[in-house]
Amino acid sequence: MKIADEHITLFKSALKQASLRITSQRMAILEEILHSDQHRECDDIYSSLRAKHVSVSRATVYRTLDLLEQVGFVRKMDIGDGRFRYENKLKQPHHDHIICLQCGKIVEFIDPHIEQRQATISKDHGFELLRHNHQLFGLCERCRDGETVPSKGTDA
Amino acid sequence: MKIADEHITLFKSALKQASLRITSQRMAILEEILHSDQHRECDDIYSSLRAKHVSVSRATVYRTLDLLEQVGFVRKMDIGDGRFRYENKLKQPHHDHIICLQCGKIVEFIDPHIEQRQATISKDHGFELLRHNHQLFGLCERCRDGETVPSKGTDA
DNA sequence: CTTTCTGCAAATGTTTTGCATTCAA
DNA sequence: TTGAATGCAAAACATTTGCAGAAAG
Repeated sequence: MKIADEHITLFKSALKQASLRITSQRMAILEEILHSDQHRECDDIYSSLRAKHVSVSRATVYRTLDLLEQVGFVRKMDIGDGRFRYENKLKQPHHDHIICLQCGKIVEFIDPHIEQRQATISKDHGFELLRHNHQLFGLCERCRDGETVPSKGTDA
Repeated sequence: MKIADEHITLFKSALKQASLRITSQRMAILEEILHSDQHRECDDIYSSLRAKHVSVSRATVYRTLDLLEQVGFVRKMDIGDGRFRYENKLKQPHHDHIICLQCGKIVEFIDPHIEQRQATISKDHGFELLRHNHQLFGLCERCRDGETVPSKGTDA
């Protein structure tokens, strides 16, 4: 059994447990997220599904992504350009992001030192740390070498 | 001569150098930023000025804040709740933020270890680091102790 | 005087929402 | 059958923009 199938089963259980209905739209949106390693935006998912002739609306994509976030299947991230990105949270441990300001490429990183410092800093300031947002913005190797053209990928 | 006055003079010079005009609105918005240590949002600045009977529009506040950011007097920050915050950049060195999810309180921090790690991580991934965004979200001491009531301060 | 700036109102762009219709259970 | 989910179009909301009139230099 593939890992994605397990996640589909898990999601169905979660829906049942919450007395929510298993609809074709919800399952299609889930699969779209599961079968992509990207950081997807709503409109992107919406277009993908429409291209596959899945009958769905933007409203439903938003509602389902929120639902997926609530059950912990998806991480909703704000890279500061006015559009939320959603990524599969199940298959990856916690990480932060490096974002190319020119081509929009997103690379993931995790640094135990930083995680540790965050905990210490919060405590020192009397805060109970619940979550964090850490993004590095810059130019990736290809963009620095002029191999790319400025894109609308992100202008965060 | 007060430090704020120096900044006012500096801003006037910057305007002249760029062939931009010294208007009452621009000066009022600058002073509003200079005389506050807070992280202000546009509407907040707009309301403050109107309360002081300064004739200004939201459009001008936005335009001037962008201008102040361009000349390096102000830092524009996105804490993820859909409204930009602006803070006086002249009087403070670089720092990041800890934000209380309940009362919206914002505390500043700077950590050399983290700054160092960010540089290393970027380099390791072939990125030229240009800027970063680092925010810790949690509950401040007072909110943890139940001394406050949930506010609309920020729901980032 | 000339050119920039301002204020207004309209536009923008993403996300949310009300409501009638459709559909899962 | 019936309450929940969907799709549509309208609303929301912060921010931006076009343009005519105001004002700086």
